[in-house]
Amino acid sequence: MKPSNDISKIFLFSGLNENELQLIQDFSSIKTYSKGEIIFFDTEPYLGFYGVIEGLVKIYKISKEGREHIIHLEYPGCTFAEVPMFEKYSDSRFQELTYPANSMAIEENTVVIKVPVKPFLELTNRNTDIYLKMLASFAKRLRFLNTHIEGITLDDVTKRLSKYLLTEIEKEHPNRQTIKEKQENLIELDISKYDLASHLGTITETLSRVLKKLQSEDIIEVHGKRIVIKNLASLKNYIK
Amino acid sequence: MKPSNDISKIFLFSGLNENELQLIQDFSSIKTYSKGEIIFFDTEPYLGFYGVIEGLVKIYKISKEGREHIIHLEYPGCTFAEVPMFEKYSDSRFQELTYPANSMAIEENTVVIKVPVKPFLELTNRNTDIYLKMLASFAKRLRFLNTHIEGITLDDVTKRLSKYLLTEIEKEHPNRQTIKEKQENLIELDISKYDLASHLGTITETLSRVLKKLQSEDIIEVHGKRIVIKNLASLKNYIK
DNA sequence: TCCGAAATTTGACTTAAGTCAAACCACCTG
DNA sequence: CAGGTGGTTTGACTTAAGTCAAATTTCGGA
Repeated sequence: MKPSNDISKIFLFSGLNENELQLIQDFSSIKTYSKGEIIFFDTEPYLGFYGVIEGLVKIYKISKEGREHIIHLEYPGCTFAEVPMFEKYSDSRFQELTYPANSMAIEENTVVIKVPVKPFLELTNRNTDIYLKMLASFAKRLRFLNTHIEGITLDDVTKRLSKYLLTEIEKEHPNRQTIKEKQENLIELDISKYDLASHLGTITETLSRVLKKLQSEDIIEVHGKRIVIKNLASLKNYIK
Repeated sequence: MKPSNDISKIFLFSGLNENELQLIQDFSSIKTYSKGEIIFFDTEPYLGFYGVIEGLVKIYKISKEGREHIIHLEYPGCTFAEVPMFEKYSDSRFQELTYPANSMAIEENTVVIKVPVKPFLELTNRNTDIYLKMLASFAKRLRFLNTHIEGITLDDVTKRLSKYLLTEIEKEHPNRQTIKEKQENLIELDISKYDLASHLGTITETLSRVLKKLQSEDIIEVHGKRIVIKNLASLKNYIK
């Protein structure tokens, strides 16, 4: 299996020409990570931002007691760890910048490009397309985090899981008219149940229990990572 | 008390000239809100972003049961509700945009400018200073939300409060060398205890109890909104 | 195919913090 | 100054979900 190095897939770079893409590739580094391999820790000095070419990356925090919370997941086409690039612009006190969170590959053969800041900013200086694309990415993530915070502070775990499952169904059906309430919808989780629980702000035991509850109510049917939504209307009732 | 309408205080506008500032003021509206007055709800269609000229604004979510969570607070100089401005750039499915959260003035005479998107984007089209300032603001808020999520998912309430108090001390002493561990530091809360609890992801009863606990350990002394930090080292121990 | 390790489920128990209600305090207005 | 209202504190009780441990299942490699 030959790792991909096609960086044109990355949204941020989608408006750049072949020459610019080649330049970025020249001063950047593309690396393949195994499942479970750390990309960076939040204690490390900031060197550059990343883009996902293949695979899946979790952005997470760890507590002193070893508890974990996954803040967001990044898919192919997405960039992450861009925040520090712009922090010196607003912070009058210069201090060494660090990554905002930890980052780990959660799929085998996760291919990631690491883009050092300085040459990138020089190459894209005054490039409003890049700025707007970054603003769009930041806006999207801010909206997501807003919703995420709402969930973990104001929803119980059943509601959080139900919202997650409904979002997954929508991903499979971008056009809402193809979702039928009366028919079964199949979801194949693309992350482990451990990671799902971590992302939902809970632990595997609780996730297991809530899945079982929904199954006992004949709303869903769980087969490992495959979840059949048998009663969409009832699931929707849990998010009201 | 004559309300201020000096929009040059707003960081985003700080690089604009007098003519541009006047143009913005002409197509925008400046309004004074009373304490407790709603600026917008998250169900409303998006019309424009806001800047705080005077006062204090909370950005919050409400649950069906009436519970509230304050996601962030906005002070004079800050802008908020900019996110939807950039969402159409990344979202291929057009749908009506809404505000990402609710917004309320939490000080009397809160003066706010509401900037409609379209004329603003036309005026600042290709203005890389504006883009970079917005990127800086977004970056700052993303860093803040990362930390905020870490707190509410991985810290107990005592740790959250301790971190908050320490942050407040740092605000009073931007230069860290002026903070003395052996001397008393005084904090004057600029928000109600209800809002502080809501922001810390808890309720007033719990906040009260944790404040009392820290007081019983002689770490702090509480006089309404004035909190004397008597033992900074012990307070720091709670955040390790 | 089988075995071992890791992931997940299940059960029992505990706990941080939320709910509810009442008492108390602070502030503002007449 | 007094009274009323809203904010806050306190006490008793409850609960959602976390901790811990063991049982079961799944998955990957030999």
